[in-house]
Amino acid sequence: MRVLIADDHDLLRDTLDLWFRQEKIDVTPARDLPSAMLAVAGAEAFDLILLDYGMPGMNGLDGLKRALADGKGARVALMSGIAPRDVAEQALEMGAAGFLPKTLPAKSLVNAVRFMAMGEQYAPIDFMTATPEVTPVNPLAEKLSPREVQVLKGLCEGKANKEIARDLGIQEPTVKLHMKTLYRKIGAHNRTQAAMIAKEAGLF
Amino acid sequence: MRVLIADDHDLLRDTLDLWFRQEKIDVTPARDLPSAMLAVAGAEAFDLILLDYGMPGMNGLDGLKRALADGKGARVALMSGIAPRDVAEQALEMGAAGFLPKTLPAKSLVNAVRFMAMGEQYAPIDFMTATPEVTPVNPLAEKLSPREVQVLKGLCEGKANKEIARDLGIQEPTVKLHMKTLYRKIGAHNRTQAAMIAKEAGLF
DNA sequence: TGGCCCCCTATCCGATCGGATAGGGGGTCT
DNA sequence: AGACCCCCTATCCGATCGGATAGGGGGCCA
Repeated sequence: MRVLIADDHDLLRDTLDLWFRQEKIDVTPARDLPSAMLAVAGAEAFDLILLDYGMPGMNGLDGLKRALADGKGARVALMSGIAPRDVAEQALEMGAAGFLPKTLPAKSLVNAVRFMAMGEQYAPIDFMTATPEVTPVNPLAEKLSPREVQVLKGLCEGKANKEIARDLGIQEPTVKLHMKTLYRKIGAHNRTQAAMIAKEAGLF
Repeated sequence: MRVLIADDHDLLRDTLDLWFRQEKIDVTPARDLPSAMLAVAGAEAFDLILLDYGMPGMNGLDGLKRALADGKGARVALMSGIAPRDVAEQALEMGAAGFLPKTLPAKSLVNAVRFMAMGEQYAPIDFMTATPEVTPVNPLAEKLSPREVQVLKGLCEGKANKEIARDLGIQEPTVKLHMKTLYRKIGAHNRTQAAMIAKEAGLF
């Protein structure tokens, strides 16, 4: 089995290399997305490509998309130590073979790699079922600045601009500004539409 | 690898038996929980025990609990064609090795079994991330007159009073009147709250 | 027949909203 | 050092909303 590991953390890359070698898995390392794609282009197809979510060249899920497109049919999985749950979900929806938090024990990681190479989709249960209460980020919220999310939340509670301003400790004109910009970002024409869009997206 | 399959559907049991045999997995069948536990007690430890959620003797998750307690340390997974997501989550929290919907392709099922036997926890991503669509029935619409419901519907689509009036072929002041009365009826202070309440109630 | 409910229309007013415009301050990149 | 983004504040204006008030018309029922 041939696996490509792309991660800008040398230590992690070397550790995985070691583990996989013990498991008789052939490893090709890379330290960023461009060199990873070069390695893919310049060798016969890999069984699995492991991409670090945060390494140079990834630019969020764009890198995943490119790897899926140019991966010569190889299965592509995402690794991350910090990415929230919805990133994992999006990745899986986009066709990723799996999502590996870096909190995973090395042994489980090897198992997961074998599992994914068999054509299955992998994601750790506890990570995926973790309540998004702590990280309520979703595809919609990603386009908004933190402040705009707060304002949108107040809006969804039916508050007036003035109330929202008071609750956030800022002035009303500022709230109105955030409103205007977040309308544009989510494609709403008025506050009610904005609230419905947020609700529809499962936000709040 | 030794696996025990407990399911009261003969056809399914036989099918799994066949598949596992091809994969060089040793299968012991059972048609209900008591006989499954007998098989466990009367043989050396299994690598994995597959329990049907709906078979005789299970009594919901009690059967899982018993199997986990008396399974001689074997890993125990749940199978079901009908169980909702929360059952799967509970099972995993109780220490089940995994949850297998019967919609799973046989090949994936075999992979999952191997995966679980390696000590990992398995559940299909799409099944676990599917939102359990709860439909809280609404005593809300009953309190409103037909016209008010129509107006509320327009409101939920983010329309302005003027638009709603045009769509319904009435004048704007009338729409505003309906708005005011329906606010009172459903306990909203402004249109956004009204829209959220309607949405929350599952209307539209 | 009067009472009640729903539907419709209208005018007026203060509050709020939506948007434009014009600033200043801080942070992070290159 | 600029470029850029996010955050904050401010003023002005027209549009809209929320609500009060005052009507008219129809149907249903005791």
